[in-house]
Amino acid sequence: MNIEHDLKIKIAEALYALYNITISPESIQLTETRKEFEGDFTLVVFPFIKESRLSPEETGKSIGEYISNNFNTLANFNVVKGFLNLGLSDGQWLEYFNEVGYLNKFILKVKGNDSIVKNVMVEYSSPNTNKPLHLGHVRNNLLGYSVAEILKEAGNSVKKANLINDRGIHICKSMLAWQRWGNGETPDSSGLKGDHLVGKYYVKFDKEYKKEIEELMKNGLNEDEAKKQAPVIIDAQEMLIKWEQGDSSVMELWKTMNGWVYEGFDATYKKLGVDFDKIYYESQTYLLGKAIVEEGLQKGIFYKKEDGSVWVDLTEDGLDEKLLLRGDGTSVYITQDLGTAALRFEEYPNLDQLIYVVGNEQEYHFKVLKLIFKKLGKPWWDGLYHLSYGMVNLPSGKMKSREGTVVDADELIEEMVNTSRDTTLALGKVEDFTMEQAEKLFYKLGMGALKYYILKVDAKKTMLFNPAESIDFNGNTGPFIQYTYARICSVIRKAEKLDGLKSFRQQSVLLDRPMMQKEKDILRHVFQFPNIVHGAATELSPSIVANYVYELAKLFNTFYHDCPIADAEKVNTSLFRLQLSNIAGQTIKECMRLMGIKVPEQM
RNA sequence: GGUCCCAUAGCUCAACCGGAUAGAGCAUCAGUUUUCUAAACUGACGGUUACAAGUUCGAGUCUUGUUGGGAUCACCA
Repeated sequence: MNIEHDLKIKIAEALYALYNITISPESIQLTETRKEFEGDFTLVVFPFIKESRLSPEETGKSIGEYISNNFNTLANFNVVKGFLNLGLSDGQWLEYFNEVGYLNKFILKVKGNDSIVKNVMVEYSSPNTNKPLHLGHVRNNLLGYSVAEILKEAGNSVKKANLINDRGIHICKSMLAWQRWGNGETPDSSGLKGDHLVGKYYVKFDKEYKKEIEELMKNGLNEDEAKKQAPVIIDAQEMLIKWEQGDSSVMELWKTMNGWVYEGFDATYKKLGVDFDKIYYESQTYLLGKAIVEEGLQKGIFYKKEDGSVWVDLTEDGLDEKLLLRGDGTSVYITQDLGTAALRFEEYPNLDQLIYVVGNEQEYHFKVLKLIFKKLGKPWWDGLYHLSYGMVNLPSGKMKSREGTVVDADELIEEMVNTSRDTTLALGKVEDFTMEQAEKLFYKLGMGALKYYILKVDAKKTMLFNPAESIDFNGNTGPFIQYTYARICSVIRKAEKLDGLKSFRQQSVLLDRPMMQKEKDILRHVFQFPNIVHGAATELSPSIVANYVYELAKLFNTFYHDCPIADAEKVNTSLFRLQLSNIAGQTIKECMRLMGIKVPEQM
């Protein structure tokens, strides 16, 4: 069942019969006809005029005539300049429609003839355990989750992975600060969420560190020297060495504080509705990274400097020299990435692609990572893919944790739910709800607004978030689409109480009148769904799904406004419109699910 | 400085591998309710797609240059 594909096959046949042009149906450019012209699909004929040796108009006309004469799918066609607009017959539309609507078989798998099932791992979230999640992480989490779901929908086998960055100098910083200035404070004693408590000490460290640098600079040191010689940073470095040596008191502190953070993260993940099939901890993989470094040294691909630090020279490839291991033997950021990647391909030998959902500020890092594996001769090096997304900026510019301008994830979620509660109560939508039902709804709507707001923007692009203006609930928003779904449910609920319409799902529809444009618009759009999922999976882009489902919701609302559904003048019309509403609703629900957004049946 | 990315309506974003008269939402203004949910619908206003050349049937999209903004090139992660 693929209308476009069927039509493309016919066009290909026409091109061959008329002009002896051999072209695969997939490579034919077919678009939905713009509303200002008559027709359903449009073929741009310019690419064929060289072979046809006719004007664009005449070429279009011939192709149209050929299809019209040889197949019974076309109701009409017209040519405007170089554009051939093809109108499918109502009978053809209904045939497709009954296949989908009547059988109610709407789990539209998108497996095309050419698609091969791939084994994919999507790594996303990947937080540091020294501070709570902020808006940037939210974008990461939503993107990663959605991309994974879209890939699954397109028929791939997908594993979601999270790599917890639980060790390193930054973790030692918050540990040191807590040890020194914490007075034994715990989440219980302070009432702070664990990740926020630890984050507080990370900030504290930075403050003290800055103070010391200032002192040293007053005493005549330059900035670089001061940064290296500040006692507090030296202590943190010592702590890192102790950690790598497995010092028991350091390990104990580390375990305790990370435990607090995990509790906090779990709560946030739960609220965001994201999940993982596999969790990696950097503390368990960084040693593998050291082994890779050793391997590279043996192979002569890496080299050691006098101070013991290990480097790789990538200048031939247009990059720089890159540090892989510090002089004191401790590992850096990329060390563990080397280890984790290798581990994953060992654990999952059939893995075709490893997608890293990581911000575009790390493009250089992933270029280096991939290149190193290529040099090491790992056969899977080309399967590494950096899904690089843009930053979330504030009107004042970049979010900076040190300057306290970050938008905290937990606070943001809470605000969204609060706004949703206020709006919904003001509209009087939940008068027949229990308290519990109402709270569930507020949460669904608040998160729907947030998720849609973030996912509708092309992942690659930098986006702007203005905390002063709360995220909208009207117009091109999550709640608008959720509302459309709730409306559909409401109509269906009412219709199912009527004798003649009760079993509309089980009835095949014979329409005894021409299909109306607004009905056809919805059908046409719904049938795009497989293409949309396929495209979104190829591009790894949830925004394609977001734009699509918004358009569908708009089409439905116009239709809903103009056409009576359950109480149309004829039963046949009601049956048809109910089924139409039903598949539109299911499509909306499925799209929203791909973005991790829940849809309410009443709001 | 080297490398890379971005620039579309007052604001936030679209534009399906180069296709028809560049579309939505917000904001502003004017309408729509005895009829299935007005978080909706209809209309108006709003553009030299940063600028300048080039490529061709055709450019927001591709090439080059200019201007403006961002990222990155750490013994940070």
